[in-house]
Amino acid sequence: MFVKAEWSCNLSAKLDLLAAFAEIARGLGNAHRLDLLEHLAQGEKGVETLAAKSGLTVANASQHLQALRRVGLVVGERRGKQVVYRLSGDDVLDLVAALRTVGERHADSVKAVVRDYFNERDALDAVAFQVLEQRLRDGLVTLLDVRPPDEFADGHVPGALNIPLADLKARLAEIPSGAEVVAYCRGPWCVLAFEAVALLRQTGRDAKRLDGGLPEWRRAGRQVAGPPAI
Amino acid sequence: MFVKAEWSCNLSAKLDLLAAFAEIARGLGNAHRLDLLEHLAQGEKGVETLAAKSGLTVANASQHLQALRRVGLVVGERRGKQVVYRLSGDDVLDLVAALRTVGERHADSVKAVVRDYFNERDALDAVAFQVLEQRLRDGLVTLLDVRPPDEFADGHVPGALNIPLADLKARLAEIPSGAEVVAYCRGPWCVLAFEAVALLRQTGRDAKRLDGGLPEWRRAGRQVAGPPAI
DNA sequence: CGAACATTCAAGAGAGTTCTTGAATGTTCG
DNA sequence: CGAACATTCAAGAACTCTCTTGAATGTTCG
Repeated sequence: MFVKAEWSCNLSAKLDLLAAFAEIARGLGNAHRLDLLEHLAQGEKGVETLAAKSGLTVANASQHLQALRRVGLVVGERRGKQVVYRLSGDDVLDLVAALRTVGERHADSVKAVVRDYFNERDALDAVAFQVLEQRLRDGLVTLLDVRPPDEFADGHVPGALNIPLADLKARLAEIPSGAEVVAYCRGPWCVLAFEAVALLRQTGRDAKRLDGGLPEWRRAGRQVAGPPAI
Repeated sequence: MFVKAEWSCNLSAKLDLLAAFAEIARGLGNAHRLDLLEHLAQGEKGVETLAAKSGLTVANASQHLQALRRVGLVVGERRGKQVVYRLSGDDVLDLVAALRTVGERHADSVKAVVRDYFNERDALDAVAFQVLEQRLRDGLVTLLDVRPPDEFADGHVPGALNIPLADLKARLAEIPSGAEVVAYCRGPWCVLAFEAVALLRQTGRDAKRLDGGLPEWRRAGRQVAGPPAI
């Protein structure tokens, strides 16, 4: 079969444009950078904080942040001695969410990781925002924020109880017994909530993950308690 | 400032998961692959067709398609002698759309390309689907599909007139005079419609781009004429 | 000003990506 | 079966990405 070439027209304009979009995609094309974006989705942060939270050296985190800034996914602002980074807009959250949707639906590698590391039932058995709100109103549920206290302080779902995952074992007594527990953390794939649910179930509690973390809650236009608004 | 490391928990699970998503992002991270996705958004196609349409060698196109298939963005199916590829789902269109949104809003490089190659006014001055539908009903507008005939045959907006960009100069007489002309092609950034509008304006017509191509029209749940539905 | 601090720059080793070329595989048709 | 066809594989050159290390830059505070 012979097919005539059809790219007679302004090919370089098109390729330049697509190359610009491709550059943005490559900005997302690294696990550490996706991790940094998840942390930045909780709120703006300095380089050293981000490096510590994502387990990178400061120099390396700085380079990744500059890569993200170069393609416009984050913006950095000098504030005194520090440079504070934040997401450049809500559309970045939408982009990462779209990436996750495709990944969940299609990529075998994602399915394999979920199967290997998480209980597959836990992954599917997440509570939607609307359901949570209904049960919170009815007092049927304890909402647990398992992120570190600094992120909790920067903003959290109203009514949530903050017990970081690291302390959860020691502070089980603080969780009212009887009611169902719903845990959330940084996002739909943040491991903190997965592990919290696993631990709570081991101790005989009725625990579920919230389907989405604080950034998704905020993005859905819900009220956020605690911080000065962005 | 000293920040305690916080990644005590199941770090590798998280990084594996993020790496899987990053791999998908890298799948989008190449201009030729984005081009291939745009062509596939028009409808399923064989390797040789795609290679011709995007100006790649067959071997190279095959490799890019396999890269896309590896990360689950497209699926390929052997059909007799040919292997026919198609997008793996509508969420892929949503992902590319999200990428475009971020690019348009944030990336300087995108703005630079638009400024250099296109008339900035043309880029902004696009007609929304709803506006088009209203004017089509009122008979105030001629809708022009400037894609090659094979893609038109695979599906087009009902009522559109097909004049490929390459033939447009020679076939100007076929376009009813008086009415405004709205041109569309493969997507919001497909150059065909940009160039058609530029050409039509040079000849004194009142021409505008449609804000989105056939894939976006289809994705918005509108009726598509011509083909067997996907 | 000089010390302390937060971040960035620069260079280099190692790994991954992309394109080209030519050969190999799998499918159909005479 | 063998020829023709469509696609994929394999290998290599050029290029880009990532992480590490140590030095350089810019900012504040005493």
